[in-house]
Amino acid sequence: MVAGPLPTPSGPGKDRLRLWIRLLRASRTIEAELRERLKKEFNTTLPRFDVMAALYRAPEGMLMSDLSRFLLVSNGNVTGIVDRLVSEGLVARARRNGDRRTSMVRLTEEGVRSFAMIAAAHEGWVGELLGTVSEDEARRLTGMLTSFRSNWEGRE
Amino acid sequence: MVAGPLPTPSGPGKDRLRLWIRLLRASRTIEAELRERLKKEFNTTLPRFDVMAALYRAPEGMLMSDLSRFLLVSNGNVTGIVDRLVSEGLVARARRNGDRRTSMVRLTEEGVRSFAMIAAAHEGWVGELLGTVSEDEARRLTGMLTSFRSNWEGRE
DNA sequence: GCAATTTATTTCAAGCTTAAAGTTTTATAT
DNA sequence: ATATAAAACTTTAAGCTTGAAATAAATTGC
Repeated sequence: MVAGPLPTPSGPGKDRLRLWIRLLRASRTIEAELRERLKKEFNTTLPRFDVMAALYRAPEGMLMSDLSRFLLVSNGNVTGIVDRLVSEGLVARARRNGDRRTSMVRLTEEGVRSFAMIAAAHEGWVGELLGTVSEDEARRLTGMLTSFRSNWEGRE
Repeated sequence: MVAGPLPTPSGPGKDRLRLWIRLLRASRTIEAELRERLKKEFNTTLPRFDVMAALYRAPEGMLMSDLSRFLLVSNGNVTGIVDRLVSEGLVARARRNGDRRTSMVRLTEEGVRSFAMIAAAHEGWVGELLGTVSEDEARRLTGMLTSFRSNWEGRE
């Protein structure tokens, strides 16, 4: 996956493989840095941040299955992360009258406050880490990634 | 991190944040698909594949520290993955005379055979998954990611 | 109404991941 | 020589991750 620098592959179809390797290395590098800063500065983790970010933009709450679909992770995974956030008082599960299998998960007031602070720092870090990419280039790259993604999402 | 579709952020500096989110979602989507296929088709995992890919291009072997630096993961992590690969007979540790703290890690013959097969399938999958990106576009995107990375790597 | 199926979620086992602490070996500085 | 420090790994504890199995509630088909 994270194959790298040395013997650059060549031949038909290698361009996409090289793109994938670069994509993966770039995101892993940035991800590692963000993870480290989240830990050091806020004593939290990337998965917790991801869940809180999703909930922050859904004040009415989300179902567990919404969360796992949105975050591209398994549902069992979300259960554990939400459990921990609940035990820390940042997230609450609210049983629903209509369907007793499900519960709405949302940020607590403390969760909202906490996330707002972390998100501000996070945005600054991303700006810093991607600082060598011009705003214009960022928009173009984003466009390329978006069109790629839209062709991809919901296939299978 | 994997924030998404709904309320698109706007304002200064948001372009880089949006780029990061797209980058992350793209790599996670592809990664998830590759992981699943590695499991189903070859009963292996992405981390094992990564380690074997690194070793495949270093026939003389690599130190554990080389591996962890190259793969962007912690050294304790590599220990576990290599342990499992060794127990499966795909990788061998060779103690060195010079420095008895270290050992050269390399693929066994079976490891080489096994990896060659998996790698061929893997390259095809990546070509398929990135199929909507033209070869030309792939090269341009790669270039942008590379220049970004070179500015980043070896900082700190 | 009631069995069978589907849906939403949790639990579980195995493996991945990190940071921190521990071990062993080598290098450095008296 | 000998303490001290540095380097290369491994171990450990806690948390993340998946896929599969289990549970429970709602829906569907008779």
